[in-house]
Amino acid sequence: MDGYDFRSIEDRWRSFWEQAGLYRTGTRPGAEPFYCLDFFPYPSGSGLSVGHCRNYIPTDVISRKKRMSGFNVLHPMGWDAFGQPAEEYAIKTGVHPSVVTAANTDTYRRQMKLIECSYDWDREINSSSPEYYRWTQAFFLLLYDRGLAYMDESDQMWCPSCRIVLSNEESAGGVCWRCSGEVTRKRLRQWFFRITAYADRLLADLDGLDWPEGIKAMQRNWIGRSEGAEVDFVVELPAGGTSVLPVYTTRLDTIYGATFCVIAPEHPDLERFCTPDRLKSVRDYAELARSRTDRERTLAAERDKTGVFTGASAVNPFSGERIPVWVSDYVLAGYGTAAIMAVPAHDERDHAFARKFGIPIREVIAPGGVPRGVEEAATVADGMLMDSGPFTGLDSAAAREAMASSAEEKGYGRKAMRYRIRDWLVSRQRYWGAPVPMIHCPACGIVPDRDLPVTLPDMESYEPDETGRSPLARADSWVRTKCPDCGGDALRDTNTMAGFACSSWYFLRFASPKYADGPFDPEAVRYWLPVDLYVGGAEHAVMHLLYARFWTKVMYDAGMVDFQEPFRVLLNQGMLLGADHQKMSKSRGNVVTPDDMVQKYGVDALRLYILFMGPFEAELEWSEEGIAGTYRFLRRVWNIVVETQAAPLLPRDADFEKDLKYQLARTVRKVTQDIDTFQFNTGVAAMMEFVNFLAANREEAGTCLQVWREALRDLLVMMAPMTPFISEELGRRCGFTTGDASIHTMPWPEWVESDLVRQSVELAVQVAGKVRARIDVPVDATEDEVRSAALSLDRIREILGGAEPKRVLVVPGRLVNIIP
RNA sequence: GCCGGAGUGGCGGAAUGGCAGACGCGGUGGACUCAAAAUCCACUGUCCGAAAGGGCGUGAGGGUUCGACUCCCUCCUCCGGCACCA
Repeated sequence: MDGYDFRSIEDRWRSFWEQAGLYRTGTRPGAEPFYCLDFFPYPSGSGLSVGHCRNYIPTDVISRKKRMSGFNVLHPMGWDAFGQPAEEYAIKTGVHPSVVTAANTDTYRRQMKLIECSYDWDREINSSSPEYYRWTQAFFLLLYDRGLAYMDESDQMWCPSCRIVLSNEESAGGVCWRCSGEVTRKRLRQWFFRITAYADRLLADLDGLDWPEGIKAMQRNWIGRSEGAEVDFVVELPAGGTSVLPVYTTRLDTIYGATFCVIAPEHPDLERFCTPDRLKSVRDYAELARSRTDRERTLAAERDKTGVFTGASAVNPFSGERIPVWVSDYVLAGYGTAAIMAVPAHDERDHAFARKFGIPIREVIAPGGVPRGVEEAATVADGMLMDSGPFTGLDSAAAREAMASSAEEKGYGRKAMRYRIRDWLVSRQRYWGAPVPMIHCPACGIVPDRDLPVTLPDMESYEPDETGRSPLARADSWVRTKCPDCGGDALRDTNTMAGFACSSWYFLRFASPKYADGPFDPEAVRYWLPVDLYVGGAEHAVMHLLYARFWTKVMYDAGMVDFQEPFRVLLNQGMLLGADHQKMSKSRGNVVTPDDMVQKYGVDALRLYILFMGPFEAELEWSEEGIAGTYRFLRRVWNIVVETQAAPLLPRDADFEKDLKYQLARTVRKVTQDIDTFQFNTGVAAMMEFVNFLAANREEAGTCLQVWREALRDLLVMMAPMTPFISEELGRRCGFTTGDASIHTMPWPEWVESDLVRQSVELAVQVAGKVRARIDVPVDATEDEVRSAALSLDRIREILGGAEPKRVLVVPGRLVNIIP
């Protein structure tokens, strides 16, 4: 007998499956569709590590099992190929980014084929090809035509080390999502997508999604809906006259406690509010605030609030009181009205500011009717209003309603709702992206270029510059063009789109990747979409996943698709750490590649270990002893199958046959359920238990060879999605498949319910909740029979010492608990 | 601070109201071998005990229950995310 030689098996079956077209997208008429999608990978230069396998292998197992269960499966792969690393490399070496990208995608594809991911490679797409990005550009125009794309000049997040503007999502926490460097501001004219117009729908529709709670929570938090009121304070201008200063608050109930107002250093009315004697210090302060990074501002202000009095006063419309207007960087320019009423008694930040600058603190809320004192710290809780004019005595919630209505009536305020989310800054001053298909005409203004694709010109150098000008601006002959409207001389927009634009619709392209009359064939999309299962890392929680939801809703509104949410079920694989408990990285030298592992243990052992090592969503550490273990398991399977599949016949053993059927049925049930629920680790454990059972009873194989062979067949079929090579090879050796047939097209096994019925069952007998004995009883024994059987056990009689038990609980099929 | 998730043997983990530690790794002993590797068999939470058996045990404390890793309350720790959003 020959042993388990994974190399020769891999060689043999790879080409066989390739020729058979095993992984082609399902086309069986009448079959249910199943669209199983991995996050769109950016093909980096370092290739795949075993960490990536935690994404691709589980979705591959699901896809394979769905095919075996009769579904038409769409399981595609493609490349999010525009992006910075290839461009940086091009800047350094002069090699065109497309060349670098092609090399990287070749590596990814080779490695994915190496671990035998069952992608339909005929549907491969690449977001940097003109056949793809012409449609990305078409979507830009769709957004533009629907009033959802606009240009605006303002202070934008700027990463000095990447030399690129960032969206709010990409600069969360004041840190660049790609390089983790601190973000500064730069005043630039940029393209935006009006995602804020969809904030309410993006929030509301989260409720219906089968997504991890954490991801939904992050999106809710990011969208950040808040309900409050806008109130107009009137500022007396030093130059004479007045100006309205609207402030946004969620705590209108505290307005009688407002003792000052604060405006952001970037507030447009800042200098108008200043008295001449204050102007210089206010200017200096605003200048200082602007020069610091957001992170510096935040960190500094957490320690110590800063600010300057403007010299102006504002009138509180509720009390008629005049209060000072300050400027401070703890008020953000981009949120609300960039101005607040400050209530130091009931807001921690205002409290800190008031204490520092000696501003009065006036208590107006008494939680539970009891004033808590506000000298030392703010009282943030709701409560009963005090010293609040006609509203005194009301509860906070009621007061907010009453005060908003009253303000509305009198015309100096209104209920208001705010979202934290900002519009999506989508233009980038980079070469390697989809050009914004717009033309700037001196006569007609900004005009869409509908002659798509607007292709990237070839260039000598790709260097961006510090001013935030795109390298495309230097492609003179490309930039100079004619206005599509008036035919006069005009200039192309030199911005490209952020990579997240490309990945906001790619899942639609896979339905009909070669379709030339539009971004997708509507019929194919109707059949395949929305995505049934979407799997990738949690790092895209509020970037890609939010943008893609936004685009989908726009397409829905445009009548292009009939669904509002693109991804029905979302799962995040856990991170895979190195054996040293650190994140795998080149610099730490702890990266493990699939190539090395396949070389040492084979594809099947790698796949099985990835599935077995722990729960799918858990963060886990790589262990080479672990993969050695799954390799040993496969060798055990090999040996037991090869040795017993044609065992010499022995006299029939009906008891064993029944037991074998029982073990098989419970394994099939467990493995089926565990794969369906993404609990691969326990599914593999169940297969291991079953193999242990077979190994322990290998001498019995001949007593019921037919059933034994059925058990081997079902085992191999169940293993097939996880370990495709050994399953195919052993299936062939056993004669379960012949000729052109493959184990991968065999139907998924079903368990026989009646095989799970046993004649007797072992119960634990507890006394006061502690197990003291075990007892075998017939499954159909009545409670009374079980009770008396348990009580008549010697061991139990001994413990009870002749006393009558107070109570006896029988839990059928489980245990007996005797309370003495 | 807020939101989300998690705390179980030497290690990865299993069990979602019913026999805690499945399965795997590691370890110990044995078989095979001249020897080693590989393989196979047995044992492997902890304490007491020669054994039978018993005590303790799922981050801590309380509660509900005949019975709690599982449900409820309070707290601690770790991981991830957000964080002056008024």
